[in-house]
Amino acid sequence: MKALSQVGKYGLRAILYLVAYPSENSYMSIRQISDELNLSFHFVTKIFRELTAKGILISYRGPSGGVALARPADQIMLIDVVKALEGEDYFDKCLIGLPNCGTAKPCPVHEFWKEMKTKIQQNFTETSLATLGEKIRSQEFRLDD
Amino acid sequence: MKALSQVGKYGLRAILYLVAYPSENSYMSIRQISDELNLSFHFVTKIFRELTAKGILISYRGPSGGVALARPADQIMLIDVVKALEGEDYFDKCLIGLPNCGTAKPCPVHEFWKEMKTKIQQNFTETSLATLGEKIRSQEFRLDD
DNA sequence: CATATTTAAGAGTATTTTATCTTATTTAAA
DNA sequence: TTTAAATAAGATAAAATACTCTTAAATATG
Ligand code: SF4
Ligand code: SF4
Repeated sequence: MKALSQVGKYGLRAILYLVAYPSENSYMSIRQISDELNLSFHFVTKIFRELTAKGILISYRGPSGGVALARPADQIMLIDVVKALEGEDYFDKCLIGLPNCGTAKPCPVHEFWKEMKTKIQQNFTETSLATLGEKIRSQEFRLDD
Repeated sequence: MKALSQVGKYGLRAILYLVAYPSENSYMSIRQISDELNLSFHFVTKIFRELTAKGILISYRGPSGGVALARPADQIMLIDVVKALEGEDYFDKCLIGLPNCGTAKPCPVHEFWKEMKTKIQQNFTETSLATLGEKIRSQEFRLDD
């Protein structure tokens, strides 16, 4: 079940690295992140530009520049990042993608699928980047191979 | 949350039409299905060839030929169709797609995501095409616009 | 047998996604 | 002020996906 595009996967991993290993009062370079996670520097840069444009990251150019969270990690929810990376309609799309889809006369899997989507949406809404970063720092979870 | 490719979506809708409106002891032409659901005839044909090769459908050429379920609808589970259309590893792939992924040292969303995947997999395993076809015939559910 | 109907097979095209590359701009520090 | 470090922007390339088209094979029926 491929729930995220490459942009979504890389973007999440990259921002989680940023969250997990924050440099006090300063910016972290994209180069460091992409090197650590073995991701394409240019691709991560492009993804991060989008997150910056959407107000999730801030960036600073020049030496000792880089990126940083625009808000404290406990105020950025997983759903914010996922929607920024995959589109605001991420939770609107549905299993068999009927035209004019809705609850009025739904497809035969609607009931179950809607329930799943709601659960996932709720979890993503409740989960902050701070929570995930903490998990990574605890050493019991990882972001790369 | 795009859980299925176009092949998966079209394939599911098409096979569900076949299930919902079965022609007694006979084949239904792909043309009828694609016309009714407003899908590309050629594309549906290609998708159905795969389902036939995988033993989910049987086909018959020539006048009054077409496709039919290879087994009774209550013996084909939703998971069979989804795996045939999206790949046997459908439920192995995971949220942020880590290399060498597993439960040993998982990513920070693993616990929740694994639970969701398991729920979905269970539901798909328990849901037969017969059940879904019945829903459609009840007129409360639809397959197209 | 001749013809029409239907799926099989696969080549071919278009579009989207993924990834790379080049150039410009900003900024710190030597 | 020069240089190096860093992101911004967007062009380009490669790969995957989505879709279309053509030809072949099978089969029923007149
Ligand atoms: S009816 Fe429900 S599950 Fe089906 S495609 Fe629409 S929103 Fe999705
Ligand atoms: S650790 Fe779990 S959730 Fe994360 S990528 Fe691997 S299988 Fe998926």
